[in-house]
Amino acid sequence: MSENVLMSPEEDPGPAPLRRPTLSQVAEASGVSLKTASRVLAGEPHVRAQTRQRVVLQAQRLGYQRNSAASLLAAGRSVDHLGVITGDLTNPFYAGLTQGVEDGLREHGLHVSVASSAESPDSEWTLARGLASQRCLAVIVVSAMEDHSRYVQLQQGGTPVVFVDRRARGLEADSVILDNVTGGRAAARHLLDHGHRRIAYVGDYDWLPTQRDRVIGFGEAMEAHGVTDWRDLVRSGAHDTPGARAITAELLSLEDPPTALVAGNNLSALGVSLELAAHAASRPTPALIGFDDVDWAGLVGLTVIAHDPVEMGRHAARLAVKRLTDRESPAETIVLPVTLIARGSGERPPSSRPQREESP
Amino acid sequence: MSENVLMSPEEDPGPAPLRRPTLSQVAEASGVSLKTASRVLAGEPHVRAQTRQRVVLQAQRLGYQRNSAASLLAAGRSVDHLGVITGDLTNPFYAGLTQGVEDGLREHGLHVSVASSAESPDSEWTLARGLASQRCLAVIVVSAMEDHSRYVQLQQGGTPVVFVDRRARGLEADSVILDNVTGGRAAARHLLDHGHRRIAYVGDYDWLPTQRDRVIGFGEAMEAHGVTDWRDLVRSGAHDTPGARAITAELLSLEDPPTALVAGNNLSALGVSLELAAHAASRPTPALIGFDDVDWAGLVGLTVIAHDPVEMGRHAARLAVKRLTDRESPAETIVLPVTLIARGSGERPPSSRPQREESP
DNA sequence: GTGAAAGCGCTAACAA
DNA sequence: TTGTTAGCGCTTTCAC
Repeated sequence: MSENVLMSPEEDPGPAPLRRPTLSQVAEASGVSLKTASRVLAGEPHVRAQTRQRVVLQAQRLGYQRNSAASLLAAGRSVDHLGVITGDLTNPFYAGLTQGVEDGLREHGLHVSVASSAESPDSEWTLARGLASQRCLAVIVVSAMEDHSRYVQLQQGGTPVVFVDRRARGLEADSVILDNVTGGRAAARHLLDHGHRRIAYVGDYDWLPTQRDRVIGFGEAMEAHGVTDWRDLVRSGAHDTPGARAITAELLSLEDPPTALVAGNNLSALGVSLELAAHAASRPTPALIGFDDVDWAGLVGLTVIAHDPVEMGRHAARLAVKRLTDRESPAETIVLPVTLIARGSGERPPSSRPQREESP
Repeated sequence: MSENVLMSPEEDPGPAPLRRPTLSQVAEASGVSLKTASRVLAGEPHVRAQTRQRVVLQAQRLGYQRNSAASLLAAGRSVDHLGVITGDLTNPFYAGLTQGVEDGLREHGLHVSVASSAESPDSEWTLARGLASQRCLAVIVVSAMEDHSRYVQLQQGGTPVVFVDRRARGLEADSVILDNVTGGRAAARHLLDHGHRRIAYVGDYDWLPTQRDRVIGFGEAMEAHGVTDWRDLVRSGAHDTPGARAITAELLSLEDPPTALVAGNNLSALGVSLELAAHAASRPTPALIGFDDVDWAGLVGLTVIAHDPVEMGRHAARLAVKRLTDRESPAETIVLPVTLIARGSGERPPSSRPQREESP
């Protein structure tokens, strides 16, 4: 494990191991006792202005930085961070989740340390271990792994793990997930009810449990309505906007293209929308239902399967905090509801004409 | 300062001060030495499986949690977090910024601890002090204060502060900001070039330097084109979508309404767009330029003054890291460029007809 | 594979 | 207002 700071690689550490200056060095340099220096640099009162100034000056000169670990230890407090691992805060879903965790932790005086895995199981594991190894009381993770049995290592080391959005598999651990099956079913039903039969599903990565569950619900509803060849129009791998766009283009170019689409997540909803907009001039616009209530949904009239990422984060925080004091009770799984919000795009009938009347 | 954890308020601490179990207690309970327990719970090798199991069991039974502060201290490492204070991660701009900071810090083995001020100077200060008082090596803040002289306290305590998006005022400190004046000027010019004269500015809070600078640039361009009454159409206070919507409605109801609008930030761009869409049926759609390159801009053809929040975060991280080793050099201010991206909404001429031909 | 001793750098009590 | 003395709970030698 590397010293966490800051010697440029080209610069030789030199003879002196270049330890950071300590409080006692500052104290010595300023000709005061350790305690006085401590008082000054901890912002405590009861120090003569003159003395204070002298200490501040020396601290600056030496480039002093408080060793927070020592400070916390001596003060009898513990580190008060929980780690949150998501794909990338650039995705509003993850950002909302993280905000929710922070909200939920604040009342307990706990803080959140963020880390992005970029959906790589390897980075995720590195981050999780790094967070757990010291630094964090618990880890909350949107996992990119299919199996979570390795996480038992963290649990054994005394670090509780809470899985969000994607439930724990191969491990006894708390989870907060969405009711994805119901969501998929609701989307399909809604479109079926509006007369569609050829409904495509533009899905996320195949290995994602969220993706799988949504497709399961989707399929159930299709079968229930007597549509048996629904699998032909199910696609996966669209985790981002360009990916979804490409898949949509492929679907629209089919001989018998879908009259409706379901987008598997927030980013793919944008990709599908973009592609539909590009095609709007030349053909009837298919109906569309997205997952996640994106902020622009109201603007373009996007019907969505909505849920509340912030709320999800709050739940995760709650579970994590609970687990901090109670390691015994069995793992809990919270399933959050989803709601269909109709805004127009999901109510277009199969024969729908393009939005803009530019067709011949 | 409160013990940071977790006795439900109703539960009496009881006679025993209820200190968390320590490693030596676990060791004793499992009949091994302190060191062996340490090895097990730190995941080190060289422990017989049987012994390991015994320790893990006792740790679980006692509800042991590692004291990370002690662990870090003994290992000679320091806490490796920088604090990032923004308004709220729910705002994609702040989320992007935070992601950028994380990116920039990763290569240094540093981590980010997030905190949301909800744009309240009081919360911000509480958070900043909490972060700095121990826990964090430096603080990166999108400040909701007009004056930052209080932050000198953190600096003196050895915690560098970097200001992002809103530059340090009343304090010598590093800052990363956008070229807001140029941005405002570019927006106005672009609209003027497309024949507009009555251009409204739907701005953020009045006290925000970003807001002020954007309006300054905006005004300069207007004056340069001989429009002197531009102030009549400048509004402020639209920090969120509903606020922007209300202001837009007010502007559109004017006797001589604007033929073009500039939205002061990402959220207000959405608000303005929503209101324009609602009015599209009844009157010509004004031109619109937004600040911030929102993800849905491509979908609705929104012309924007773009910049890169992630990049901004990276710069902030760089400055903070630099300041960790070099407290001496003068404060630095990085001004990041903005770019106008034309997508249609900003190129509508003053006489533009509504998008959807539903008018009588 | 396991253990004993010696601190890590700081703050809390107390004393002066 | 300032200084002295003990640790905080853990990891690190180095011995066994």
